Amino acid sequence: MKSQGLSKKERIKSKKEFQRVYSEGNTLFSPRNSIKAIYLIVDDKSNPGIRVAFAVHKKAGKAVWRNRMKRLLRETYRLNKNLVLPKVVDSGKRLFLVFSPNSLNEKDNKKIHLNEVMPEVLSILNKLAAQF
RNA sequence: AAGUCAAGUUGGGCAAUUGCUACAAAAGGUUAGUAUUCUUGAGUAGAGGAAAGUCCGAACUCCAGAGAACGCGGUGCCGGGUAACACCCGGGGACCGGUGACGCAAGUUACCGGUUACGGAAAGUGCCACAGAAAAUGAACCGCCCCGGUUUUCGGGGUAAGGGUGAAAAGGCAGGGUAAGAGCCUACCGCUUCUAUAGUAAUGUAGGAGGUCCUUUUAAUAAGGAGUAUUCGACAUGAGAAUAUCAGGGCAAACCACACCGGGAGCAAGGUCAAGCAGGAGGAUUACCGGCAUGUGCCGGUUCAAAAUUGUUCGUUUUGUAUGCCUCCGGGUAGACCGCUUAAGUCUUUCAGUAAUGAAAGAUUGAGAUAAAUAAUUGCCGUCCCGUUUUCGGGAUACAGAAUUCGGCUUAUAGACUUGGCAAUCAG
RNA sequence: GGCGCAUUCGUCUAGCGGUUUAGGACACCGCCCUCUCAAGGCGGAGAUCACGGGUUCGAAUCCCGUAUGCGCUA
Repeated sequence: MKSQGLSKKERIKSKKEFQRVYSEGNTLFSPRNSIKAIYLIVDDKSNPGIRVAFAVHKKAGKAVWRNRMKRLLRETYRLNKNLVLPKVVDSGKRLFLVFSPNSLNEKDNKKIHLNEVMPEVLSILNKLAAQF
């Protein structure tokens, strides 16, 4: 597996998995409340790993802005997933993870850049890594 | 060269690294195997003019349906284009603007440009607040005129020229006429209609006809009759009947009548395969003997199978479950696949047409995702702004993201380019 | 993705094209009542009828477009 890739198999795809994460998972917020992450840890020794998704609610902005937000979140996770992934695999568990913008929206932040999103996501990943 | 208006085109470029989606050469694992399946993956391709709003029109799919009508909805100057349209093109009318000419002026006319939901108000129904005498069965408040009483004033009648109200007041204006007035009469304009002509048509242009005549009444616009026109009737003619013979204000984005169009729902349409759960059918559940009982099971013995004990065998002990097991069936959930991108396609040339558009020939294949790819970072260049003014630094670079597919409309949009009109300024 | 509906004082709503720059209830403000509060009574303020065009003499109402909100649909 490539160290910086992010293929379809590492994504949450089905509606059932999403519903399980939203109903049973816990929520983490970034330092400036701009990003939130909902996560769920399950024992799965046969197939450990991380499954991730990026969701932006419709009131945050128009389609162009929502697409850009998801791409930035995905890019940040892709570059930094090795902070968490080896620990999760070693402990024999499976981690479901959904990233969403919390206070960010198109009205206040029309032109958003990667260096505004990166530190927020990094702090969330560090908090998660401390749990293994 | 700058300004403004209109029409059209375009919608930043190049490179590096790391990634994503689709197709996929090839390599490796699995295997009897170039089935299958898993891993890696060179290379190629990867948002728009509006992809948007979902406002119209279609293709396609399912449902309903002999056909037609009613109902409901839509469209509405004329002609053409189109698969179709509420779209497009051309023409006409109306309204608005600009320029020129004529004119003292109001205005008229020619050219250019723009806007236009622009059929019917004489089939019928309805509405027109307030004000005003009266808002439609054709009207008398003030005023004007006549008559009677009476001379402060009142009553009866005539009159739509003037005043006043209103968004809108009963064709306009001039002359004649009159007691005063009035299409009451006449000219011009308007309106209706006929003919000719241009045109496929809407419509334009030219010409004609239409505001009757007689009687009663002081006088008539009132009443009656005649003539004329149309329709019915009759048909060899004619008699006869009805309607009309210059208003009948506006509203149909009020109901409506007329002409034409439309069956309904929508790719989350619909189809194929199909775990699990539930349902139906069938089968197996060792064999034999004895007893009870006979729906079907239970008990005991021998045998059989599995497990435990033991190094192994014998032996011994336990178990042999029926709400469970196996096979098949139809419908079908999760899920997967098809629909899904070669089509009213795109580009070029020629021809036909004022144009929209059509025809022919040649070339070409340019996204196909599904919690949903088309990205991130950096460098250089282009455009714009600010500071500094060789240079350089900083910032900005619109509107906006495919979701079955097309044709339109509407809305959003920084900048750049092309063509034409207008105005008449600056420089040479 | 597709289909449908709505928008009127701070909130919930009524409203024949005209006497309506819009009525009512709750909430708000002032006064009365009460020892005080509540309840009750009287009075007041508060709406560019979501926005932009059009039809009409006249539009919250009819028509068209835009914006926002909501519902249905596997």
